[in-house]
Amino acid sequence: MDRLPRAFYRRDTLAVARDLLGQRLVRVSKGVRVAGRIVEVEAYDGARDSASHAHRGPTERNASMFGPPGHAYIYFIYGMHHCFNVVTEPEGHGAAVLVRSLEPVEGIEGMRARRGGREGRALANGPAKLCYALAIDRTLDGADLVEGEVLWIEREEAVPEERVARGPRVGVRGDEWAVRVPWRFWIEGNPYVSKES
DNA sequence: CTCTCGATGCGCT
DNA sequence: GCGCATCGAGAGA
Repeated sequence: MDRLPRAFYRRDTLAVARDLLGQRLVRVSKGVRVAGRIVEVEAYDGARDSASHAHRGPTERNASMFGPPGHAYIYFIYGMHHCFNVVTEPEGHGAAVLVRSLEPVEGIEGMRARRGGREGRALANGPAKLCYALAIDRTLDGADLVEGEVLWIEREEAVPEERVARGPRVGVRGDEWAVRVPWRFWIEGNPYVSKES
């Protein structure tokens, strides 16, 4: 299957977020391939977005967000979880798309083992859950999704406009505009989305 | 089903 | 010190 090319990621963050729906996130760990269909994402655009980790400019932690597009930005949160993002826009911009939920497609037994025997939608219906299911952690921060051999995204059929839902992002606090802006995208009615509404 | 709360590391002020 | 782009257990309805 074809991987999404660099040019896919080097676009407006909202367009990348919307177009990531339906695409296949692939992880190869210890020679085993695991994959899921992206069913829920959120856009974070540093320049104008107080909720983005890039809002206050580059630091050691968020360096990947300011690097070239098509790489992973992975951060550690709440002292125990990881979240996976895709870097967007031209290098230096500081924006990314958080992948929030996957519909498991390949290697489901392996996901189940890493998720303590859980099944179905519980395997990857949340940003930290999918990182456990796909064995994603900070060692993959900065990984190249276009040229790399451990993590990438393959082209699938686009989700039609009438199946794309949007709304406010989950877990964002503080600045009122950032709390309300509808930069969360998901596939309408898909049972693997973290939460409806 | 819904709600509350504790866990736990670390970057930022 | 504070607070975080979260999760899962436990309680109650």
